[in-house]
Formats: sequence, C-alpha cells, structure tokens
Amino acid sequence: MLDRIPLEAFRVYDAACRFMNFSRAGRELHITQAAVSRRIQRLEEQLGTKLFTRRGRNLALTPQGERLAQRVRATLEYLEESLEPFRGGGSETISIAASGSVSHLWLAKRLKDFDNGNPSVSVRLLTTDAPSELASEANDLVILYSTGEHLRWNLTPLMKEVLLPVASPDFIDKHRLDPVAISPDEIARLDLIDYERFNAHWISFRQWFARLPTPPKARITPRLSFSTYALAVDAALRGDGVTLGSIGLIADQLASGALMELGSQRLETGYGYHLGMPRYRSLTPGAARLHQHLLSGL
Amino acid sequence: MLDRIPLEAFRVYDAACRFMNFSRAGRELHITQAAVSRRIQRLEEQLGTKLFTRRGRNLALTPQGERLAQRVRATLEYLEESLEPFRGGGSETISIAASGSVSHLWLAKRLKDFDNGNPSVSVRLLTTDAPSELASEANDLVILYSTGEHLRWNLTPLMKEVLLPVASPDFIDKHRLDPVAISPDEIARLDLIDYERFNAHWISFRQWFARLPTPPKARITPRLSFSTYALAVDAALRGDGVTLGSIGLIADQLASGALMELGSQRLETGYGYHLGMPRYRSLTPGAARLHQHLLSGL
DNA sequence: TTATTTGATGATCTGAGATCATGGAGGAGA
DNA sequence: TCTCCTCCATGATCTCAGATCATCAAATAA
Repeated sequence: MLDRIPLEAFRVYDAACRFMNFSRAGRELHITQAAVSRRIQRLEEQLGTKLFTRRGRNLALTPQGERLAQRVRATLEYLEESLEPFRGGGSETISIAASGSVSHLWLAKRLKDFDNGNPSVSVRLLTTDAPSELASEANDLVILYSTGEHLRWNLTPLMKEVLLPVASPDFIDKHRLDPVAISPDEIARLDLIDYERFNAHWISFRQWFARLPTPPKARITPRLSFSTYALAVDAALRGDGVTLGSIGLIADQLASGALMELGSQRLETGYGYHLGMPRYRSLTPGAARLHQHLLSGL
Repeated sequence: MLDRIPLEAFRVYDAACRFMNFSRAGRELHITQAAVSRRIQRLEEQLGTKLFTRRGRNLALTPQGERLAQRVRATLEYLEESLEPFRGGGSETISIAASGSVSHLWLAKRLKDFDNGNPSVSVRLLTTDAPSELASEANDLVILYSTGEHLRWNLTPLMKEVLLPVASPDFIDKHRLDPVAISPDEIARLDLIDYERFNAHWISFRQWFARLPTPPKARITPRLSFSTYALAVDAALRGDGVTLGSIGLIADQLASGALMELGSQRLETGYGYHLGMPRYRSLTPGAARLHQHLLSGL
C-alpha cells in the first residue's frame, strides 16, 4: 500500500498533526495552506479514511488519524536520527560486532588500547550472540566463530578454538586435586559449569567428554549453567567449579594463574574466531587501522 | 537535516540497495534507470557522502551507505505496517489501555463479554503501568487511576479506591484468626504481601497503617513483595499471607469467599479507576458501545 | 459589528523529477 | 578476440503532481 502513496505526504500530515492548523503547517513547510489542505485530502482519499474531522475552522484527529500520526512522527524522528552521521564535522565512527564472550574476554581491552592511540576515531562495539546480527554488513568489522570461510567477509584467524577444562587454584586446593595427573573420569565427577550455546556448532561439556579417546562412562550433568560464556568463566574464577575454557579467550587468566588447566586432554574443534573485513567494499582508514591493531600481537 | 531531503528519495535509495542495480530498481518503481541514477546522485550531494562506490558497472555500498540502507528499510517497513489498518475490508478495531491490575482483575472478563456480543469489532487491550502510555491519545478508551480530572480525557468513575486487608479462608483458619474482631495491631504482625507502585499516589501497606486513626507501633515489614498487584492477590488467594486489596478490583473474590476482609478498617484514598473517552474527538460506534458496556452493571 | 483567521475549492502555474538518446565500461558468449 | 548485451552517467528536453492564486464560507477575536 505504501508504494501508492508519496512519502512527502507524511511530512505534510505530520506537520498538520503537530500544529492542528493547516495554515501554520504550511508556513512551517514553506508551502501554502491550500497545498496542505490538498495533500491531506489526497492522503485521506488514498487511505480510504478520514484522518481529521472538520467543524468550521476547528480540526480534530480521528482515532485512526491519531494512531497514524504517532507512527508517522516516530518514523520521521527515526529517519532524522538516521541522518546524524551525515552531519558535517563529526569524527569517524567504526562499528565492530562480536559475541558476548569475545567482547568481554578478548576484545574490550584491545579496543581500549586502540582508543588510546586513535583519539579521532570512535568505536562502536555491537555485542550480540545472534548469528545474523554478528555477520551483518552494517558493521565495518566483525569477529565470527567460523571454520574460516564466509561469503561476504574476508576472514583472518585470530585464535583457534581449543577447549579444555579449567578451574581456579582455590577450587583445586579445596578438592585436593592434582591438576596435571587428573583423569577425565575424575573431572566428570566434579562440579561442572556449562553455558548456553547460541551457535549450533558450539561444543557443550557433554560433547567435549564424548569426543575424548576414552570417554567417561559417567553421565555428564553440569551443576551450574549460565546464559553466557563470560558468566561461566566468572563462576569458575570464583571457585564454583570446572568450566570448559576456550584457550584463546582465557589466555590471560591461564598466564596469571587465576585459572588452571585440569588434565592433559584438549579438543581442537576445527572452529575458531576470525576477524572479518567486508569482501565487496573497502575499509575506511580508521577501520583499516583497527583491523591492523587487532591482528598485531598474534 | 531531514527537512531538506525529499522523502521519496529514500524509497528510490531503498530499491537501489535491495537490488544493487539501478536498472532493476527503476523497473520496480516504474521509473527509468536514469531517474534512479539522478536521485541517488542528488541524495549523495545532499548528505555530503558517497553511499555507493562504482567500479565500472558494479555497485557496492559504502559503510555509511550500508547503515543508512538498513535504517531506511526499517523505516519503510514500519510505515508500511502502519498502514495495515487502512487496508480495505478490515473489521473495526478498538484500542483500550489499562494497568496490569485492572486488566487482569476487572477488565479482561468484561472484554470477553463485550466480544461475545460484538463479533464484528476487535478489541486491542494495551496493558501497561506506564502513566504516559496509559493516557496516550492513540487509544480509543483508557482506564485511569485518578481523582477524576484529566486534561485530555472525559472521565467516568468505575470504582472508588477503598483499600482493605484481605486473606484467604485457609490462611485465616491456619492462624486461628477472628476476621471480624481482629485489630490492626494483630494484622501488622501477620505475613504481609505488598507490590510495586508505579504511580506515586498508590498507597503501600506501610502507608495504609500510618493513616489509621490509631496506627500500630510495630514496624511494618512485608514478607513478600510482587512486581504486580495481580501477583500479590494471587499469593493471598493461595494462602501465602495478607495483602491490601482494592475493593472494586477484588469484588468477585470477596463475593465468592475466596478472599475475606480482615478487621473493619478501610481507607478511602480519594482516588479511583475511571473510564476515559477522548475530550476532543468523538468515539467510533464500536468504541461507544464498549464504553457503554463497561459502565453497565455498576 | 467588524476584522481576522482558518479550511475548501476552481482555475491556473511551475520546476523537481522524469524521459530520451547516447556514450563509456565491463561481462558473457561464440 | 570479437560481438552483443547490460549497466551507469549525463546533456538536452519534457511534464504533471504539486504548488499558487483568488475567492468563499464559517468561526473566532477584538
């Protein structure tokens, strides 16, 4: 239905509704009162409904008119806001998307470093676990959990996914564990911490055990489950149990000793995190610098 | 900035982005490829930014172009959806707004009765506790918690707010209470159930006690607190404790004996629930019928 | 009562947006 | 490699949706 209505009519309608006065609406829009009257009349014809009631020179909106007015106003405000980035003189803004875990455990501190060295560039981090939002071409850069192939993004590996059970030193002491010699069977009997998987390819604790050379016979039942990977890691850091860590995301915690690997079994999944730049368009200078920054130190 | 850009340009831009082909965009919009080219060029001039990069006959969106495209698409979809009510042949739809408690305890069953007698009218109940949404003129009718005065709504009283402590018969038996003779001091020592107040004028349990002729000296500390009034009433019905009931909203429960009044103290707050019709526009036939229906039986 | 303002409308005007024709560039197919 | 086709850009020209002008009737303000 919208294709048969000139969009400009909604601007006229909006002004008419805001002022409840066609003459003032016309002055606001720099057209005559007669033009406003025509446009409103034409819009009512096209919609098949009266939007205003007229009593002499008094206007009132019909219920449908009122509802449409609110939506039209919201539309114009949204569109006006959408043009903000085109106002002259603003600094460059880069948009990068990453999942919650990557954002929290890996990316945020690197963006901080980038920020310090690039004061004229603003960075907008979109943190989401929705695959479609992650890969949206509205972003300048993305970090995707992938095998390395993507139709619309050129991907560069950041870190392979290597999954290993980890726990805090406190938890290890409390349960008198030998972190080096501990067997998968022993790990399976501990308090396990899992998290939601938004990507069908993500490996749960149960699947991790299942893929071992000699899987434990015990039923794997995690005691705690969190909505995000970062929350699960936080719980492990607190000493609440054993979680499954992705080596690249918890590198700092392993290096500092805040988390310790349990046993010697690691699983390479064939997946990993990749930094993506758009395949069919070039990067802005600031986005190119961020891309370079994130790849350095690997 | 939007006032200097013809809105129709966004429709052309949207089509160009969807097809990434000015010729096809033109065919879709029933204009020539040259017209599309001109409109895009003019839009880029007005925004001061390239939206597309051209390499030979290949188009690609710039990052800003991509972001704008998403917003323009969202805008047009929203506007298209806003016109749904104007499509021919639909039945009449009435919109009524009421708070959660009124919706749940009073209004829902009355709308059901109205529905049964008016099959050609659809009713849309907006349940919200936000005062601005409640009083929005986008609604055909509203039920407002008020003293009876409002600038934009003509209010008719539905029920006065009379607050009284109530509990279930089970709870009363279990605590060997005398519901008639029980004193406020004794009530204050029971398990009290309270709920969130979205309106500054709502009376909490503590305030109810404070306004008694001889307020109890004990500190009022409700054991349970719920996010909605209806949840609090449900808890009282289950026998979880004593809640503060508004007599009009729990009339059915009092009549059936599912809830019983404790003591003889009641507080009239000067507020009440009122049915509002718009002050400055007339009701549709269906809305007028619903208005009449809600006032009947009082 | 008079003056002013507002919305509606018949008659007429007009310029933003459209088309036409053409050129250059790139891709597909033979 | 050549030919044909499709696409985007652009100079010249056209056109009709949207605008104005002038006027009337009705309502409000002074």
